[in-house]
Amino acid sequence: MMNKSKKESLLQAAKELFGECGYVETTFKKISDKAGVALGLLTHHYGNKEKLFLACGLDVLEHFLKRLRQATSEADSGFDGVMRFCKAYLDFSIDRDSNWLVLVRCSPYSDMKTKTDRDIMDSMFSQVHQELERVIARGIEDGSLVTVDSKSTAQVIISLMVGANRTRVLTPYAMPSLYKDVLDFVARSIKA
Amino acid sequence: MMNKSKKESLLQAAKELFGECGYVETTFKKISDKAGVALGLLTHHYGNKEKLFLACGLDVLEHFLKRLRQATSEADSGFDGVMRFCKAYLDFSIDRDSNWLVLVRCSPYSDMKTKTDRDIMDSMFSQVHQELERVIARGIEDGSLVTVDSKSTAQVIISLMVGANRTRVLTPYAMPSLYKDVLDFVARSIKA
Amino acid sequence: MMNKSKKESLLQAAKELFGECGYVETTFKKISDKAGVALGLLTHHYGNKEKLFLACGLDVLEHFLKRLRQATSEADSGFDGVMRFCKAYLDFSIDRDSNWLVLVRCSPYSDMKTKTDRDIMDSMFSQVHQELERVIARGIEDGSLVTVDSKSTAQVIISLMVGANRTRVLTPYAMPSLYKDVLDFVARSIKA
Amino acid sequence: MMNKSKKESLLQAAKELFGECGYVETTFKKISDKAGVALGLLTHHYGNKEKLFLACGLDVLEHFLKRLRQATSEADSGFDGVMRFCKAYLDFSIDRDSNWLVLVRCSPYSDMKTKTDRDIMDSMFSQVHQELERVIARGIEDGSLVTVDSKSTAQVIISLMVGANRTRVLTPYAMPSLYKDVLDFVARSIKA
DNA sequence: TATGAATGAGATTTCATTCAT
DNA sequence: AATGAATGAAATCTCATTCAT
Repeated sequence: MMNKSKKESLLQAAKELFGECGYVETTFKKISDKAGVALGLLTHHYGNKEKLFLACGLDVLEHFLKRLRQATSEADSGFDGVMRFCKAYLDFSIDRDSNWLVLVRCSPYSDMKTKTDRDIMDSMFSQVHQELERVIARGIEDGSLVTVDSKSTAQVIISLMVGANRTRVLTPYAMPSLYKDVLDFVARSIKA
Repeated sequence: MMNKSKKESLLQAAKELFGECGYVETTFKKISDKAGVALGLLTHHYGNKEKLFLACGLDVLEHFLKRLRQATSEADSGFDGVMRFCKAYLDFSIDRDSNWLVLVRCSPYSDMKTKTDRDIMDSMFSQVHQELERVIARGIEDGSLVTVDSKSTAQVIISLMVGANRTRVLTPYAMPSLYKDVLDFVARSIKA
Repeated sequence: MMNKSKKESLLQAAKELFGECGYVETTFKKISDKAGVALGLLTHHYGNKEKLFLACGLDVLEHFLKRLRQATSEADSGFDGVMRFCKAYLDFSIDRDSNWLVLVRCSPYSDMKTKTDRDIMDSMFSQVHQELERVIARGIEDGSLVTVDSKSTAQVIISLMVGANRTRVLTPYAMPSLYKDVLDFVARSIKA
Repeated sequence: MMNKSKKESLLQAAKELFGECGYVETTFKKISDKAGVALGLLTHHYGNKEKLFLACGLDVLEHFLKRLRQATSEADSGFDGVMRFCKAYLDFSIDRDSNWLVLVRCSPYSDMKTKTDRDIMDSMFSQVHQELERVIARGIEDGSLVTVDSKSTAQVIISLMVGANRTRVLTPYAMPSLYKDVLDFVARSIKA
């Protein structure tokens, strides 16, 4: 059983801190202290703060995509796939171990100004859309969904996921039933 | 014909810069340069950066609320009111003169860390929710809407507004039909 | 009698330190300590280290040019003008109060890598050449000099000034008679 | 056919980089990258950066001296020797393969601050002077030169070489005929 | 000999805020 | 109300050098 490498410690500490404190409030010192490594190792391994931030976001996104794909793979109809997708999305966002907040702050929907190769994040994130488009297309084919454009409907549903998630994890006034209500809202709108 | 006062110039410049560049990238120097006034006037009039940021956000929010209220007041049914609310929300967000982006970065849905009296913004923003709850309640009463809980449905719909808006103004991949699709999506889900 | 302003103190301290320690070894801290002002005032007034360096060099260059022009203006022949020019050049370089070394490190003949608007320094320095070209041209006309091309001869003589000066102020082995020998060398080469 | 040893690759890369970028801008990483060897080999073989810099300079100086000595050895008079010396000096400085710039930045005439055993460089460089003194002495003896002090005249002529060379390789405004003009200037000044 | 991860002191630069005028 | 010089804490990033492998 190997210990985590210092590079990995750094990434883990960064994910937690970027998520909790945001980009600006997270400093090199905080990260290296938390990871228990030297300050300079950060640039040695990751180049600069922005690149580390991106690495954190992509790491979370990778796990996120895995979870979404697993969820849709278990669906027995297009409609079921959409619902599983939405549930998996929302569940992942409140999983304590997922470091979801980093992705919130780093995703294309964030209001942060990044000079970062935002393109990389954009193109990776588009896979989330593709996954949903796929199940919507299936649902239209198998008759479990109303007839809509799959691409634009995916964009609407993901917009709702984004907004609901932000309501829950960022605002102080989300109702306990929010995620359930959201699923009902989606179901009513697209069920055949 | 009075010229704008220096205090007002400052607020206007700040709204534009906070919106365009974000909180961190917007500096006192940039603001005072753009406004064409002395640096020191900023703290003199607004206390500190956070307070100015809040003032910008509240200023936009005020106009936003006015627009929403006018929209709902013209409705001839609850359902119509909801649709008018949503349309007004989305229209305002792409109005060139509304300085919407400041509010995006300052609202409870922002991923920024603020020490600011976030409470003030939260409580002001809750009026947006109340406005929507009101028309939903009316729609349930007048039979134009499905029977749902007005408070939680308002939260879902506003979540969708938030997400759709972010898709449009922050990401590079929003489809041209997004706002229209969103309205259709809402209508399908709640129309009686 | 006003005291020197903080901006002026900064420039004076910088001239001394850049001259004595070189660009790299001169730090913001050393400069602000020596000038007795706050660290941040440096960028406030001069933008950045490079610009301050340039300001130092140009300040010395300005005094240098004044001295050269005065020297040539007193000449009673072209040949005399050239000799006065050379003497003034060399004298200025060992004047304790001239902060000559900054200019050595900042001039077009320096081996430092500068991103600085080197162009500004180059074009200012070309005035030194022009001044010498003028007296050479006069000497050819009045018959006190051999017939040569004034522009290229100026370049040769200034090359000799540059080299002799570096020998004197940078190397440990300059002979005491160097400057005198240089003047003799020039006289032999160009006297009619 | 042996390949260059890693130690030699390192020296070659260092000569090019120190010459092109200067001492400060040249980093261990750049050197090891360019040489295609491990970072740690640098200190392993050369101790530290300063020592490597000196090694580079001395390597170039060695070739330089060889060239100068060959040039003077072919002279058929003292005057001819001086002219050959000067020509060889200037030619070497624009030989693409000589890595001359390292020596410019490392020589006693450089404006860099070095903690390096500057003494070593100084004493090696004095051999350049000695070589010129020798031919000047010969020229006085054989009557091909004016009667001057050989040591101090050597210093003047080398000053001119230094300055002319810097004009050519460091400034943007050297005239094409500069090196030729310099040789003429010297000839006029010392020919018997 | 060879590698490159690891260290941490130190440099430059930014900028909100203060304050004398 | 208005100005902008002045402050200094804090952040990011660099890089020679060390050292375990």
